[in-house]
Amino acid sequence: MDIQQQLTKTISNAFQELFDHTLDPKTFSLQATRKEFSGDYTFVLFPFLKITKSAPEASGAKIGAYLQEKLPEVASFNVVKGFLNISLSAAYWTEVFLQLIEAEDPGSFPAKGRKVMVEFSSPNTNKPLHLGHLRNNFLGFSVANILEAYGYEVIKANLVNDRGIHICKSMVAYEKLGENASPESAGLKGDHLVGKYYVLFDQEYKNQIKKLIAEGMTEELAKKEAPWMKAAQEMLVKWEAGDPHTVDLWKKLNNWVYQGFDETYRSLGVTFDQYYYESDTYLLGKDIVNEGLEKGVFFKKENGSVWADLSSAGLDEKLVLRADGTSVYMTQDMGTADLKYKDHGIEKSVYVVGNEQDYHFEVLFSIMRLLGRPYGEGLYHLSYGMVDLPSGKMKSREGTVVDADDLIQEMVDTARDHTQELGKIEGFTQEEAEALYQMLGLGALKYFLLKVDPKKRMLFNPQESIEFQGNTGPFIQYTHARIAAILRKASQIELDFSAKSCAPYTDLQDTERVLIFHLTDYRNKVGMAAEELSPAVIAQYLFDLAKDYNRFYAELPIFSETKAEVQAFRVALSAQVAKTIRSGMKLLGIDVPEKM
RNA sequence: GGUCCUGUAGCUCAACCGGAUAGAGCAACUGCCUUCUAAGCAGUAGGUUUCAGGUUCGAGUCCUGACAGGAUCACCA
Repeated sequence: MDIQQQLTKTISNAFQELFDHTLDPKTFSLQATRKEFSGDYTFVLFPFLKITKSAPEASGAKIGAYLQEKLPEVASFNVVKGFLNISLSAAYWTEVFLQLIEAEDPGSFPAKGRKVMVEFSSPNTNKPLHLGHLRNNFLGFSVANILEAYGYEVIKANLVNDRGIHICKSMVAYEKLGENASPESAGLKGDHLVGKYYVLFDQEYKNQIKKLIAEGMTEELAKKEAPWMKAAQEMLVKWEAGDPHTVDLWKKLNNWVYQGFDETYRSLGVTFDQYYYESDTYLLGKDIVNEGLEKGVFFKKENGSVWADLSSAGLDEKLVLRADGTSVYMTQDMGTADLKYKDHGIEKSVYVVGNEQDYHFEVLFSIMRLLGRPYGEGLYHLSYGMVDLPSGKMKSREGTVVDADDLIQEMVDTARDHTQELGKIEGFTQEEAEALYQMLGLGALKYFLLKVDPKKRMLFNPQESIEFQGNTGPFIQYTHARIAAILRKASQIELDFSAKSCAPYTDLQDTERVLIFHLTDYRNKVGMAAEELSPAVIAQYLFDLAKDYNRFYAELPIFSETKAEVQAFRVALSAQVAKTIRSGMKLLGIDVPEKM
C-alpha cells in the first residue's frame, strides 16, 4: 500500500472515530500540495464540514493530529483556510528514494497479457510525407511505446493507401511527361519524384478545366470531362481489371515511393510490426454487408444500395455499399477491422487519424458494435488536430506544405550551427558530432510536436517554433548530458553511490525532497499517458523534472561536499533523474546524449 | 443550416477531470560562469481565462445562450 492509500484510509478512520461517520476512502482523493505552501499532500476539508460540524481550522487540526498520531510517516501538518497540508518526514522520503533506485525500470508496469494494435502513419503513396504526417507518426510511435510500458503487447500497424485515384493521377502525369525518368536519373528520392508528377497532374488538370470553361462548359462538367481526369479514371478501372501494363507502372511508382518512405522512417526512428496495403484490403467488407442485412443492422434501398441506420446511436444513415455493388471507404474499413482482429486477436485498437475523420470513425465504431464484434468496445480513435502554418492550412497541391525530409534536414542544420556556435564539440569525432546534431534536431522536432495535447490543433512557425531553450527537447537532453558528466566524474573517483552508502544521509533539502516526490510520480504519469493516449503528459512531466533538477544542480554542490553520504546521495539522486529522463524520452521516441 | 472540436499573458502552451493567490517557455528587462556543462539558475514585468447568465461552500474546468475560428455533413478517399 502506498502512502496516498495509507493516508486516505487513515483519514477515513479518523472520520469514523472522531465524527462517527463512515467515509469510503474511494470517494475522495488527496492532491499534491501547491508549492507556495508547506506540505506534501493536501486534504480539502470543505466538502466535509457538514460532517465534522466545526469550522475548517478546527476540523483540520483534529484530523491532522489523528494522522500524526497514527502514521509515523506524518511529520507535521498545517491548516490554511479549508486545506489540511500534510508533511511527510525526511526519513520517509529517503526511504522511498532508496527503494526507487533499486527498482528496474521506473516506468514499466507488469504485463497485462492483452494485445493492442496502434495504427498510424498510413500514408498515401502519391506524394512525400509532410509536417502533418510527422505529428501522426510521432504520436503513433510514442503512444505505442507508452502502451507497451503500461503492460500491453503492442502491434504497430501501417495501413498503406497504395491504390485509388490519387496514385493514378501521378501515373497519368508520369506516363505523359515522365520520359522514363527514375529516382536515379532525376536525382530525387522516389517519393519526391512521384510527388512531382502528382503536382504536375494538378497543374495540367487545372489548365484543362480553364480551357473547357472558356469553350463554354460549366465548371462542374469541365472537372469531369478534363482529358487527364478521364485518363486517371480509366487507369483506375484498368488497374482494378488487372491490366498488366497498368499494374506494372503502378508497381514501379509505388516501389520508388516505398524506398523514399523507408529512408524517411529510418531518419525518424519509426518502425512498424505489420504493414497492411489497401490494394489487398479494398475488397474486404462485402461479406459484412450481407451479415449486417441479416442482422437487421443495415437495410437496402430501392436502387439496391445498402445503408446503416444509426439513429439508435444518435447518428444518421450511412452508405455501406453502392447501388452498383461496389464498396466505399466504410465497407473496406469494416473488413479491415475484422482482419486486424483475425490476424492478432487484439482487444483494443487505436486508430491514429486526424480529427477531420471524427465522424467517419464514430460511424465505423458504432457499426462494429451494433454487429456485436468482440473488440467493439476496444475501438478508439486517437483524433489529433491539424498542424497549421502561420500562412494557414497546408495544401499539398498548392505547394504550401512543409516537406518532412526538408524539415528534418533544417532541424539538423540548425542543431549543427547552434552547437558549433556554443563551441561544444570538443573531443567529438566527425561521426559523433553528426550523430549528436541528428539527435538534437530530431529531439527538438519530436518534442515540439508531442508536448501539445494531441486533440488540439497547433501552430507551427518554421522560423520561430523550433528552439533549443526552455520547454524543448534539447533542454531535457542537455539536463541528461549534465548528469552524465557527473556520473563520469563519480566513476572516475570511484565513488560508491549505492543505496547503502546514501542511507546515512538524513538532512534532506527542499529541492531534493521535491525531486524525490517528482520521481515517485513517474509511474502515475505513464499510467495517465496510457489511459489518455497522450504523450503530452510525459513531455510535460519530463520538462518539470528537468527544471527541478537544474535548480538542484545550481543550488547544491556535490563533489565539494565533505561527507561521503552527501556525495553518494546526490550522485544517486542525479543518476535516478537521468534514468527517468532516459525512460521518459524513450517513450516519446527521443534519444538522449551523454555529452552535448 | 445540422453536428462535433477549439477559445487561457504580446506569441506558443500548462493547469493532476470542481479546490488555495491561474502556471511554464519564448520575446523584454535585472542579476549569477575561479566550482560537477550558462543549451543553465534566480528575479522583475505581463491576466476581467472571448462575452453574458446559471449550478454551489468554491468555476478556466460543469449547464444554457451569444461571439470568433476550425472540421464534418458525397453512391470521394
